[in-house]
Amino acid sequence: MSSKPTIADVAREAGVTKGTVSHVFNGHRTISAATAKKVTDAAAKLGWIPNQAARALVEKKTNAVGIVLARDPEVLYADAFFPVFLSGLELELSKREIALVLQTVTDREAEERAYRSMSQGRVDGFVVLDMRCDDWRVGLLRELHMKAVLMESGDDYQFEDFSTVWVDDRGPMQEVVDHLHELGHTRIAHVSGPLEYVHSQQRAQGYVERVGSRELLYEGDFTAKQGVELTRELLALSEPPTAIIYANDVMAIGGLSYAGSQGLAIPEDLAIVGYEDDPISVHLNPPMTSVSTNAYNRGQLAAQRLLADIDGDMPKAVQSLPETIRWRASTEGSHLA
Amino acid sequence: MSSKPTIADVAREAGVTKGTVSHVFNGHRTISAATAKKVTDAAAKLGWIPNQAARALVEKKTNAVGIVLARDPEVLYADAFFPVFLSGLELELSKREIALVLQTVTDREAEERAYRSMSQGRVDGFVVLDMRCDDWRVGLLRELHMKAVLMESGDDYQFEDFSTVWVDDRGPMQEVVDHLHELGHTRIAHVSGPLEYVHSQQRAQGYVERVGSRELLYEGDFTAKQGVELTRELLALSEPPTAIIYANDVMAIGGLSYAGSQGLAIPEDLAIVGYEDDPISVHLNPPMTSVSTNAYNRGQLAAQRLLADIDGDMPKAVQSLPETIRWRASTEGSHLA
DNA sequence: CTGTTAGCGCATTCAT
DNA sequence: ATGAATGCGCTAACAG
Repeated sequence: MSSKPTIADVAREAGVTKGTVSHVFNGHRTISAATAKKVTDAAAKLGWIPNQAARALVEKKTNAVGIVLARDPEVLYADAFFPVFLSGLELELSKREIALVLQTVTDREAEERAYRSMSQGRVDGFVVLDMRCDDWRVGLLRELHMKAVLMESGDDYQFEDFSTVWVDDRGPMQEVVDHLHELGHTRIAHVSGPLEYVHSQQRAQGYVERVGSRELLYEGDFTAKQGVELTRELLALSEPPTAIIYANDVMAIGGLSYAGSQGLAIPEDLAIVGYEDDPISVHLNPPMTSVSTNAYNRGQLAAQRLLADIDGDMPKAVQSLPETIRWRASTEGSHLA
Repeated sequence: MSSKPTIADVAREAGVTKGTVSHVFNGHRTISAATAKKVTDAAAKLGWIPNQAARALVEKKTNAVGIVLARDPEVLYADAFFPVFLSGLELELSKREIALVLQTVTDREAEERAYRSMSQGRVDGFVVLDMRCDDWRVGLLRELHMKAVLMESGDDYQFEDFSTVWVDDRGPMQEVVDHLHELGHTRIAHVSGPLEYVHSQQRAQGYVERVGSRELLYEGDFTAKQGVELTRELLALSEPPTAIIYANDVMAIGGLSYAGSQGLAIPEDLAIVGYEDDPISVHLNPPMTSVSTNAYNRGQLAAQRLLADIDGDMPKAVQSLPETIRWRASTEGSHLA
């Protein structure tokens, strides 16, 4: 009993039954002050805390929420989005002492297994990132009868049975292109994220709608390496672009770095726009224009929505703070302006 | 049964007993190929996965490891260390499909409660960050009979009963000071992290040992805001420093930014050194000297050690890759050199 | 090789 | 206001 006291030990110590101890700890019925004190004293003396597994088994409630991560962790955590999103999420979870369960998977099979096993006694709901069109996970979550909040781009993807936290990626991208046009740019390229993701898709779509062509749309993978590589390819074209919009800051910084190494001046020879607005972008050389996506706010909203759903609320679509374009020196004063 | 099939449903479907199903799924005894197939088919048909809570209750094993986070999430995730550390950790955990349970707490009481409750049926062991001298958590982990790996600075803090992953913070700090001395600096300041942490303590100690005084040792809190504020105070001294070493890149970037806003040239008027070597530091203006702490490697080692301990290995102290100083333009060409 | 049974630690019916 | 008994879903010890 020195190691792992159970409710029975506490009951014995307090001279009551297990049922009484249980009720003292979750107030599901009225207890006399005297016995309540005996019980809490006994529990404190033994250092007893209800076993989470036993409680989850009988209550069907874990007080934890989960995220299944299907991207390479090195790529995921290098991007400004995920860490900042997590910190917003954790802030809200900490208010109610809810745990966050993270599981990284390496293939589709493991991903499904992770959702299934976490849904069985490990978490009460999921935050789902990197949505795809007709995402198979939606059907799976339905089958598992799990609560979930889906992080969406645009208001096209809404569901009756799941909450979403969505943001408009298309409009801001159009604004970026418009402003670059105003600056005189006519060859504007876009290095996107993987187009299987809705958010990458939406950004690319906004770009294509304004540019009128997919010629300079290059699909990247959010890594700095691809940022460099695709920038190299773009600059090697017979008619290279005079401006490049990247789908995240990591690729943009790769591109900026490569362009500099080739002797190009930013923004005179090449204008550069990032996405995410990593707090550090303002300190780059030159300070980099980037689209702020309010990842922190989205994390908070996701947690609030998911916890509300778990508490029995009806699912609901919530719009996060709109994205904001931070114009900085990497685009201003372009050669054509 | 459409919603949450149990082992009994699978047993019925396969025409065997629950015990057999159980054994098919964790290979604790030999099963004929025929019944094994019947069972796996039935499980697949019903979409059944063993309930984690029930399993944790009887096996006393959760296949999860935990981290209790006592710092403000916004500060923690803004720093390059934690996200990169997590990605190294997750890489190793994903190989064995182990989940990571994160719980953020706001005060000491909640912190202890988190360790206690997670230790009871939620995780098999802990990764412990931000160690302090005579850290009370060591005693608590002992009382809870939990496996844990402690992230330490220096080899002074080793334990018989807990594994540690340690790195030398003092030596590299001394090297930094020595090099700045060689460049001609005589007024060298250090903006540290909270000195309650051993890692901050060790860095500060290495600094003080070489500088010979605590006069220019200013205690920060790892936030950009403090980086700015303490830099302001330092530069306002009658004899301001000509070089500042910061305990993380976030504060260093704040300082670099503030110095620039005051019209100081880096490194001519002020040399700047960061700590962590955020991948982005090389792209700053000017590129910033920083000490790489190999957070990714430490995450991997922590996971490997903890999983080994959980599997029954004896606790062991492991040294991570040594820190490396990346000298860049924010220190070279100083005015006194 | 497979069936049967007894808990794991807790919350929650019934009782009283 | 409290005690006693049942079962959550699973594993493992005991049978055969």
